[in-house]
Amino acid sequence: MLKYSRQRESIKNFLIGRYDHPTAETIYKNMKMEYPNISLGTVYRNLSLLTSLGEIQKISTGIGPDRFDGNSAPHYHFICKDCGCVMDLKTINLDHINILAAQDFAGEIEGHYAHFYGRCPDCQTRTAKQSQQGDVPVNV
Amino acid sequence: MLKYSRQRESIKNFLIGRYDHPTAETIYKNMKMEYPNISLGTVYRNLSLLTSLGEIQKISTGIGPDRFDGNSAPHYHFICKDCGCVMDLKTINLDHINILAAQDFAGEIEGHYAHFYGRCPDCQTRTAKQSQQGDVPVNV
DNA sequence: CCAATAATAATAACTGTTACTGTTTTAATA
DNA sequence: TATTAAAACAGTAACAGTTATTATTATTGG
Repeated sequence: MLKYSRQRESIKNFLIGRYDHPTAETIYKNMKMEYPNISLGTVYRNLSLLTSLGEIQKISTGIGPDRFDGNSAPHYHFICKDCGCVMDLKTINLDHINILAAQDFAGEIEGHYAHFYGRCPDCQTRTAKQSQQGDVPVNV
Repeated sequence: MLKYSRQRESIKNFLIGRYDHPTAETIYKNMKMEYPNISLGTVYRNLSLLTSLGEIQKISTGIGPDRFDGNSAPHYHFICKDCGCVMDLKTINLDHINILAAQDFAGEIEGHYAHFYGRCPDCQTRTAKQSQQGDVPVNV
């Protein structure tokens, strides 16, 4: 039986209001403002719970900590190789790749996980500027 | 400057001869047979090195430890939700999804990471048998 | 063969996450 | 409203997987 909790509601609302796919640590730090003695364990527990309820999404980038998305609608993510930021992509349907992948496979393919990588708009602009200046390394 | 090492060569050869995408721990245990005092750190270091050289592939399943594939040719993987096994899929080209994903995106999409999930042939067969027997839970 | 340096074994440290424990909050019922 | 069982909590310890450190050993160009 699921019981209401202020902390869980705040975590969910926080995520709904953000579009940068924060980590559990970031969420924890922000929750501390509202609940000064909230526990990191509480954040993790509620993130897992909300994910299994389908109210938020967990993004495993493969490098570093998992990230969380308050938008539960199906969509794909873009991860910048330079700055590590995670962005939402316009909703597209790629279900046909399940059929392609199933060729000559004896098991049952239910779905896929996918994300895209490259350079985000900001990092692309920055790199272009550096090139004009002669590829001088810059700390940004 | 890269120097030869027996351990690295053995790790690579071990991976080339396996098709089950073992974890670093499994590789370590197997290497111990040949090099009884090899260190787990050596295994991790060489796996990272071989991955960055493009001689092997690292697979991040999202749950549990990373897995490694001695086949460096581009191909996709299937992960069984039931038993956790990782299998190679027939080589297919999905580069067109990069174009689809790039719609209305201002950054630069270089590529994607994708894997498929569902039930492997063995687990599918096993589930089918259980159903015939009346869905009795079985420890296998 | 020798010197420079890359790789090693052993181990400590670190990151991200989960589990445990005693206390507090929620919510159903009296 | 008061009682009470269950769920959630804060605090903390433990854990898994991986990376870094250090002193020693192996490789390789001269």
